[in-house]
Amino acid sequence: MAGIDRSLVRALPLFNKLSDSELDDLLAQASLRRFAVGEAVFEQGAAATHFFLLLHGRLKVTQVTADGQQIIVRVVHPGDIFGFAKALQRQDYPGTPTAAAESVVICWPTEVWDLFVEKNPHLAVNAMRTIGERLQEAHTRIREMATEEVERRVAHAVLRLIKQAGKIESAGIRIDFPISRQDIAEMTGTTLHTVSRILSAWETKGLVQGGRQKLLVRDATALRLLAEGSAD
Amino acid sequence: MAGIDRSLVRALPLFNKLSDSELDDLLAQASLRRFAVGEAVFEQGAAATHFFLLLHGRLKVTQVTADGQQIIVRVVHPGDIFGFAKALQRQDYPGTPTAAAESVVICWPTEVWDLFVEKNPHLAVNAMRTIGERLQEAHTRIREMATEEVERRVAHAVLRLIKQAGKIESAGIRIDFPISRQDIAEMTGTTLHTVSRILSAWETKGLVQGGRQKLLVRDATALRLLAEGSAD
DNA sequence: CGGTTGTTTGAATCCCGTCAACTGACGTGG
DNA sequence: CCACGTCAGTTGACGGGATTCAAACAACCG
Repeated sequence: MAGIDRSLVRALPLFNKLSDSELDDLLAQASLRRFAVGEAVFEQGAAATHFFLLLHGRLKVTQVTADGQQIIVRVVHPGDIFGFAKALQRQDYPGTPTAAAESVVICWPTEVWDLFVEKNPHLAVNAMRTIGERLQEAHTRIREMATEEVERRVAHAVLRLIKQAGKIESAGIRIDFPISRQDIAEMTGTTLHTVSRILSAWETKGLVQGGRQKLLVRDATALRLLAEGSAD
Repeated sequence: MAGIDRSLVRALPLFNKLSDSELDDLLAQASLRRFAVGEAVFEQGAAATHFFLLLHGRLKVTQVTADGQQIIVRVVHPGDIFGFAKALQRQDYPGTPTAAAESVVICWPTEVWDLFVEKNPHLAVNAMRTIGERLQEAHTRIREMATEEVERRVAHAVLRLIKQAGKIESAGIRIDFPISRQDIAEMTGTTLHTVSRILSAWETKGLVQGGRQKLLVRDATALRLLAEGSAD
């Protein structure tokens, strides 16, 4: 392991209170791994031996039910830490993160988490906030699934995606990684057929522009109106 | 404030690593409050000034949507801490905890959370685990709402309730606080009408026994089968 | 004993999932 | 470079589970 260059992570808010030498200490414990599209970083239910930071790419975290149905729990974006089950006193990973695009990940053994935290309490606070945000996100999704009809849920999901992974283009905002109708269906608790119908309808209304594993939002404001459920 | 007696909380796992004097120090900062049925401990969106521990009773945590629909995010049971938004770096409370039964709550100002944690790192670890569990619970619910039909979701909700608030009686396991069909509907993302129909059907099959704000599970095993979605 | 709150049940409606068939894009190998 | 298999997406028809609308009933409370 030739050591990970500090510059790769220096800009991350997670580390902005660390000195260069402290950061180097942490990186000395870490290793870098690369994942091709479709590869999993780890498997749901496996023993939690490492925790991770996504440097580059995009991961879809899925859970499968006993009867084989799959849902996407969340999407991991560059700069996010994930798989820190041990910090939550869990022995195994709750989901499976799969590379939606070519991805690069930093891995630390779970044993160094304590050191990780001790070196800089700021990291612990940060981790706490991260989990808090995720919990709130989860509650938001529960509320949406409970009270909103499919079209609004899809609208919310798409808005969330362009917020977290939106790349501005001349024609609108593009979701900056390959995403299928099936993926959106698994994020919103519906079927790819229904998602396809909805996106087609939006396309004829000029709200979005689709494509194979592609989605471009042309009118985010109108989408937002739809999501907030104002009159149709 | 006459001081809170140590014996009230001594048995809680949360505090089992604290010495009597440390515990007394913490309790000296706290105050005790009592809530009648229907009263709210705090309101969704209000500034987070305190965090809490439920000593006795039962709280339903609700969130309301912009258009006035309500869902029950979770139920707080005796011994649970809640409202520690500040620990997650949040300025306001995400939901409203309402007393479903006469309840007694210990309150600490948020400022003492740091002291709280510093006194015993074990508390921080414990809090982390608690949040981790809640996050996992939330994901489980999302998965259920996404993939399961209503009857199974209701079955899961009822099973969760008897696990967390079940009192064994000769005829079966009773949910030990007043809970309405409406409540169950808000926990499962459906309507009270549908819940009523489902519970009626279960009653004729001998699985449960209903009543006004009451529910007794007579055959938990059969319910579990239903929830796991084995043949119908 | 009215009024309020919670529950039950029926009938009509409709959203959405399922089933099914087809189209188009991509890439790989001959 | 074209043929073919695979994968992603589209679209229609149909059925059913769940919501909605509506009305009556039962339990609790002051």
